[in-house]
Amino acid sequence: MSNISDIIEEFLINTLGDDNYLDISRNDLANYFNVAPSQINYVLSTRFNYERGFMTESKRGGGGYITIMRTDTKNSTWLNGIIDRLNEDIDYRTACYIIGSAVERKVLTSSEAEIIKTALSPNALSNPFKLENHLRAQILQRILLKHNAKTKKKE
Amino acid sequence: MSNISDIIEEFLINTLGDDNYLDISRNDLANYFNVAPSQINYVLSTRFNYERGFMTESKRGGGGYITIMRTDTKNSTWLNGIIDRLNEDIDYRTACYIIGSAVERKVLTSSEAEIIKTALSPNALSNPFKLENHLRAQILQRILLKHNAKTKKKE
DNA sequence: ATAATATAAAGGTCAAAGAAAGTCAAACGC
DNA sequence: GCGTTTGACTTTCTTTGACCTTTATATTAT
Repeated sequence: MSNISDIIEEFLINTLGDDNYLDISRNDLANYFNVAPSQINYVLSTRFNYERGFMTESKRGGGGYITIMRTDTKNSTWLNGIIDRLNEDIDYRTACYIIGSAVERKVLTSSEAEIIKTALSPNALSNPFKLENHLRAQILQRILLKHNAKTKKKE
Repeated sequence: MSNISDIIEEFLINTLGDDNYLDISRNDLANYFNVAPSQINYVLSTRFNYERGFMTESKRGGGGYITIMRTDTKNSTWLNGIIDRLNEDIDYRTACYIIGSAVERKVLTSSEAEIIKTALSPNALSNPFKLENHLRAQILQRILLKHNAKTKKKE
């Protein structure tokens, strides 16, 4: 018969129902199905990945959880194409072009687009060999600086 | 979900209401929620800190108390402080707190905030030793995926 | 009455323990 | 051999507890 990963997948799909989100506890789920907790990660990464129209987020520590989200883009073949394409690297100019198209198609507002372009700019992503936290600070700093400049102009 | 720190945070925010300050007794609060008194300090330092737009003061000894205050700075002052602070590295949790405060202060819309959180998430920034273009693709992919998921959810 | 001292009543600090989830490679099974 | 399952180890966030400092008040000595 089918393996336990398939059963867990089915269970999660059923629990999701028509919703776009689902919060679960990895440990509870593993317990319920009597499997190693890391098996849940296996199910998530093989079944609830972007190819299948899902993504996940999580938080560790006391009160931790995993969120499964639907990202299915059946109604937008354009977006699907873009997302697939992003399995390969792209340069900044191409990214900007994509973001511009997304604005034209009303997938993003122009202010959202600006933020994303900032996050992806060569400046924001320079020094890729630094630690994750440093990179993050750098990106957020640039986003806030630019956003601040923009708001200040308006005021 | 539902760790006690979040619950205490919510309680304090509610008790604050529209006021700019709140006096509490650490012991009473700890007692009320049945936690160690030092847990109150944990909540204060992680949730009612500068990044989130709060300050605290306290007095020991008989009749001691803790005062929680909203920092009475203009948004631009606050933002500048944050930007300065970002000369040092930050972790994802702190970044989320900052972004959350920016939304409260109407510096960012919640959809912009979501995009930024996505760009800064551990998933988006994993593998910091990859090339710049790869990292960028990874970030944009996640932003688009999540933005799409969000648009699809009904409110 | 005043100064000195003790006691109690707060809050502070920090590190260890606990409670999740993540990673990765080895073992397993068809 | 490939997808699955497990388990040891790691990382992140929370919770607790033992010990410390500060302040107010009560007691005692001069």
